[in-house]
Amino acid sequence: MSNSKLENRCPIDYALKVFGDRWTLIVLRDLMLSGKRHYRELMTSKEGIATNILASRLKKMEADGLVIRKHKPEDKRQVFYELTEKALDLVPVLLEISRWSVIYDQHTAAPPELMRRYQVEPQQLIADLQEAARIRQT
Amino acid sequence: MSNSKLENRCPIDYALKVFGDRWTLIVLRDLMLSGKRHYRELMTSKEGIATNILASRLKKMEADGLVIRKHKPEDKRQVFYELTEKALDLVPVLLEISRWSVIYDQHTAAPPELMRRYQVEPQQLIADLQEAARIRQT
DNA sequence: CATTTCAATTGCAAAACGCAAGCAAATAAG
DNA sequence: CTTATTTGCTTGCGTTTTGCAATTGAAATG
Repeated sequence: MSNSKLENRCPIDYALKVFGDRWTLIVLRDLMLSGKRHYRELMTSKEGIATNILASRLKKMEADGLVIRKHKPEDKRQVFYELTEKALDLVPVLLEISRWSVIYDQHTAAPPELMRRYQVEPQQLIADLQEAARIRQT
Repeated sequence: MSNSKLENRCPIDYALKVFGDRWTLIVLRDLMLSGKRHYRELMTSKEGIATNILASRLKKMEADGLVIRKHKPEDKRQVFYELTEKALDLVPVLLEISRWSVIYDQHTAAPPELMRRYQVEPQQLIADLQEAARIRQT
């Protein structure tokens, strides 16, 4: 009884709980579109994420099923973060957000070719970006 | 000189600055999809936003050009918040986020007919939702 | 003119954040 | 074999943001 808080949740509400903070989408962007996979690489985003925040976000993202934490066999110090299909399926969301930002913020710059392809053949672009991310992590 | 911080910003980064927090998208959802327009209506969202947070978010949203604060002529106490085109153009983002949440969270419920239409004729649905929101605020 | 409604503001404790320093395990260098 | 370096974090601590409750002021209502 009384699991009313868990039922009939609004989709926006769930999404906000998963990536509705200042940093999770930045990390996802770097993993999905910039091809980063290691902790040290994620530390170098120009937005300047703090090391403790990055660590806590990666833990939460793993708990939320967005990434899988794995060790490199040939160097056991190194960790890499693999994207799940749940995370890769956020590519359309990232692209829609990008489309909006490019329109309404004059300072925003996205690769023009990317945005042009998104207008012309969005489905193919999404598939290509997801496939590229999948290949990178094998 | 030295406005390098403002130039060539990443689109994800800009979007996060505008609506990358726990509450702004909730407020936008209520204004855009639930037809709310008054402060007291926005207070009743089931997520339970605190009154000081709502006030600060509405101020920031006005500063960011998402809403316009207006007084009701027939009752000067009352305020209503009108959505700008910049805000209405986030309808596709909200729908993409909803599509994702419905797939990956078993507890999430969205109007099934809405999601079905989004699959079948996304452009028409977007236009209809934006038009409905525009009509409401006149 | 007293009460209620509306849209907030204020005060305060708790949580989250940002920065710098520190740390253990593994590898590389001497 | 010993020391240094790299990697992926954790810890401490001061600052900022949040959440909650109480309060306010202007305007409408009884």
